[in-house]
Amino acid sequence: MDLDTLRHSCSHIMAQAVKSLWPQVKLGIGPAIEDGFYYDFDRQQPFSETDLVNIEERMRQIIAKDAPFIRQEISKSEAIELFKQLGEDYKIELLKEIQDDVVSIYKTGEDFLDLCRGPHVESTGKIKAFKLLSVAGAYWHGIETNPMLQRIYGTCFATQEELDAYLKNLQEAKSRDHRKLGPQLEYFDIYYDEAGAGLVFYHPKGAILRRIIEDYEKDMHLKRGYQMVITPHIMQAGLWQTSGHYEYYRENMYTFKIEDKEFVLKPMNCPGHILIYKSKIRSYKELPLRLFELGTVYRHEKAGVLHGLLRVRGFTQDDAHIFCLPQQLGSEIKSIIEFVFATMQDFGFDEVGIELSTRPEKCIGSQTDWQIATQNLETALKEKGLPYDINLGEGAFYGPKIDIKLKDALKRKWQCATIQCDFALPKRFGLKYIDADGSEKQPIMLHRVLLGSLERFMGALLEHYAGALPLWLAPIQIVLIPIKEDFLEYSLQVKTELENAGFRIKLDSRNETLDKRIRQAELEKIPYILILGEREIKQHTVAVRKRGGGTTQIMGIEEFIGTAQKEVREKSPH
RNA sequence: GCUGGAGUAGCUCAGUCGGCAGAGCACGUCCUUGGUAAGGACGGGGUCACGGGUUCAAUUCCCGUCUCCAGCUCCA
Repeated sequence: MDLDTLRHSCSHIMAQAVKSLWPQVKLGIGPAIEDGFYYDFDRQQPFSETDLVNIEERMRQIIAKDAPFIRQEISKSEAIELFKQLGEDYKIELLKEIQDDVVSIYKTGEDFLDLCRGPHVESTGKIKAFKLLSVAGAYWHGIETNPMLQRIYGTCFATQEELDAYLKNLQEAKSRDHRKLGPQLEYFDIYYDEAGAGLVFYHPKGAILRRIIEDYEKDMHLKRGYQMVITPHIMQAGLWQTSGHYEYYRENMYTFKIEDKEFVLKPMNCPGHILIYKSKIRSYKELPLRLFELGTVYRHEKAGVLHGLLRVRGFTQDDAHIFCLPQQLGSEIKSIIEFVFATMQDFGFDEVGIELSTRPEKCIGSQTDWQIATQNLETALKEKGLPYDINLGEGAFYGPKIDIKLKDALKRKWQCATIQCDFALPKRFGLKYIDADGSEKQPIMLHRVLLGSLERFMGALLEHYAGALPLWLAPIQIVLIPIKEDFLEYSLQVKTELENAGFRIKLDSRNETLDKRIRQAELEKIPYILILGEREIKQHTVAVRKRGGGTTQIMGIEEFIGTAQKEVREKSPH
């Protein structure tokens, strides 16, 4: 059976339950969504937890009746009259937007009717497993100036087993939440009261992870023909007026005045890279020119949109701008896509979702420019044989874009990489190159990030691995636990050997029981625990316990170093 | 920014229908020297988010502010 139909029917049953409990409530819309369904209601009082329980109970009664879903077609004017009688103002509004003269309504038994395109299951009894999950505000039609309705979210599956599995998955996602794991494992924290919301503090372990990621990126960019640049964090306002940000991005920018000069804390890296491009006359022979920067930017995001590491006010992008000839556009886009895929794979993400966003209504640039840009992006995806969804009109105002979202272990999507084609900034800044025939021409500019922001990516990593990072990324790779204080000397010797082999080591010689120190190392999610006692000293070995319990292996130190190095090498491209 | 819920020790949370603030973990000292997920004893630690108001008395009730959470809107 079609899951969407099932869920849609379930949302009708929920609406019916709500109407029967509170007849004065007005209905919005109630579609199936990716993981379930919702229905919007207009009600003065907020729905409480108890309300949800009562609604569920009423829904079960409706399902038990096994009332049929009956489709009826009536004229639009009849429908408007009908919903007027019912006092369903929002439905009337919907009806007025419908072009056709005939509309369909669905009756559930004799008790409930709703404007609906359908389809539905035959009868309410077909719903076997559902659950109401949460209630939240939502603007009517998603428009901020419209009244806010109350949206009840729920989900529904063909079988109870599938529903249970889904709920378990939700629970699992909650336990992996990077906002919990991050501070718990001492990667980062956000000091909301003291420092401010959306501003991330990397603690030592987070800083090591960040350094590993940064080193990886620098190496890879240099290998692929990018040049590293570094640009200032503050620049004068005039530059942002030229770029258009001052006009179009003002509410997100931190600005300040010193000695009558206005400065902007950079929200983007593009203008800086453009200045470097413009610093001299460029020949077509220099293109494509690829400038890369781990650029830290600050954007004043509204308080309500901030979310852990996913949405912050200060973050570092692995940002590059590629200045190229029109005929280079295709190959550049393709090589960026390859770069993205290689990077994702190295970090352990095997699945991605690709979206192509096209020209929005409000945009700059000629129709032809847009066509060329969109075509190039699309051709690149086709030539790579990659499946993608199209988001009509979702592009940036200066150009179309490809978004590559990575999927984590729980199949959740994370917006990271984006490739944007831009004709506008080259124009605004008057960028040029001298072509083969000696004439001045305008380069095309590609904006692109691979990981997006290092903050967001770190959040994705933590959740993907549930905090148990692979060996090459783990800030502490190996913990040494001497059983007794007497074995400290041997431990220090092993520590030095491992450090010389390039590992990040922690020695836990605290006066705590062995069990307790093992437990804490496991909770810290350190990949390897080496236990050192009398036996190991005598044989010059280590007792190796791999993260997650399991059996302990006695190995010579050299042997352990060999296998661990191999593990790092396999996962890390260094 | 909008709607709703919430803010008590470093963390996880009890509690006070208005009358001296509680536990476990973590931290400190001491005992314990342990072979693969929590050894024991004692101890320190709080402007009950912040600012007003009501009251003999407010952590508790009321108002405002900040922040978080679930969404909406927006986005790397």
